[in-house]
Parts: sequence; C-alpha cells; structure tokens
Amino acid sequence: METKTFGQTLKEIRRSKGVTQRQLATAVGVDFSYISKVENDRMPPPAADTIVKICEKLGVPSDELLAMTGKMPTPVKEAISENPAAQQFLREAQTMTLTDDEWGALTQQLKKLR
Amino acid sequence: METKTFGQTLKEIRRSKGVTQRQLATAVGVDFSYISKVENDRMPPPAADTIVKICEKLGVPSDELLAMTGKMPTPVKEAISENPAAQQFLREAQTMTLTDDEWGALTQQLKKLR
DNA sequence: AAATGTGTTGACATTCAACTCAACTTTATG
DNA sequence: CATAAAGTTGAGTTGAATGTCAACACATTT
Repeated sequence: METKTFGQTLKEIRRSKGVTQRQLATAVGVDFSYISKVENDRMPPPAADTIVKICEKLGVPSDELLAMTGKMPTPVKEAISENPAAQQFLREAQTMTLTDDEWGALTQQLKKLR
Repeated sequence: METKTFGQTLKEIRRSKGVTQRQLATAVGVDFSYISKVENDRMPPPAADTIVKICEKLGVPSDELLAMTGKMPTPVKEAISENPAAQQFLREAQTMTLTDDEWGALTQQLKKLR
C-alpha cells in the first residue's frame, strides 16, 4: 500500500482549493517557504496546532492529516495531561496493544455514555 | 485539598527508602544536582522515562508520580502516535470531557476485551 | 521581453525541555 | 573539631522541534 506522504497530500489539497503557498502561509502565520518545504517533504510535518490551522484555511477536516503525523492538538493533549483517569486508561490500553477494531468498539462505548 | 508537589513527594519517597540523591541519580543516569533541583521544585518534573527509572530504583509504582506530571512514558506515547484509531478515540473523548467515573467505566470495558 | 506571481533551496534562528558542571553550604560521624 | 557525605545553587550545555530570511528559479501575464 503505497501511502502518500504528508507533503504530497497537503500539496494536493491546497491546489485543489486554489490556494497559493503564500496565501496559506499568511493565513496560518508561518513563512511561505516553510509550506514549500513541508509540501516537498524537506521538513517534517508542522506542529499539530499548525496543521489544524492549515486545515481550517483549506476548509477540510484535520483528522486525516493529523493522523498521518501521529500528533495530537493541544486541547486533546491537555485534556489528557490533566486527567489521571485518562492516563491510567491509556497505560492499560498500551499494555494490551489493542487492534483497530477494538479501538473502534471502545469509541462506540464512548458514544453510548451520552 | 493541599496537594503535595512533585518534588515534595519524590523527596519523601526517596528518604523513606533510605536512598541518597547521588545513589538515585547514578541509578537513573542523571546528575545528582538535578535530583536536588527537582525535589525542591526548582525545575519541572523530569521526562516521563526518567520518572519511570526513578520509580524502578525506589521500588514504587510509577503511576502516581506520572499522573502528577501529566506526562506519558515513551511506549504509551508511541503506541498512540502510530495508531489513528486510538487518536480518533482520544479526539472524541476530549470533545466529551469525560468524568473520572466515565473513564473508569471505559477502563472496565477495556479489560473485558481480553 | 519585462514585470509579476509562485515555488524552491540553503543557511541560519529561536525556543524549550532536560539536563550537566563546578562551586558552595549544610549535615552527619568519628 | 575535622572530615566526609549529602544537599543546594547558578550558570551553561545539548538536542530536537519548529520554524525564518534571503536569494534564486520558474511560470504566467501583460
């Protein structure tokens, strides 16, 4: 499964939206040359928060790009950091090395809670 | 609820085990002066992995100290980073701002999976 | 062709966490 | 008290993450 890189994916999305690197960079608050490097995979993907801003400007959900990087937005990270119960859960989950299906099942359980 | 600081807690545990700062530092692989600063809250708590080593040397579970810092050991972090399904779960969980009890319930579900 | 807009590249900058090192002070022991 | 062990403090270091800046190249429009 030849997976596209983060840079390739970003470049495609940006172009499909008819946005230039400079426009995107300005909206996001970084230098346009940085966007270029990221798109050509000359730099690692941006920080999670920057990715979120990029996706907002481009009008696409950030989930896909975030998932490619293995990073988590600050709010998510903070929510976990401040919550020992959540950490406990994660440590348990890690020792079990859950499958995707199992994570899915848990996500279902999650939704049932409300 | 007057919560003890990380440093205070560590100092107490270390002393209760009759271990000196230098012994602990050597076992963990850091400078003893660093231990001193951490214990006196002149520096933020060590990296998660260092905390784990400290707890191993002191013969106590790392859960409590880790929870105080809001940090996660490398293996846990990696497991999440590499797993989009886990990230999805966490983003959902964050938007819901779960209670401790709810996290507990999920941890129970988790155990049922095996 | 000239000007303008867009993209690429190399070198360098900034910030922060997580420490180390050397010097000093305090505490315990013979 | 003398000595050594234990602890404290200020200044500096290191590496990784996350970019910036200036210069250039290419592409498009006028």
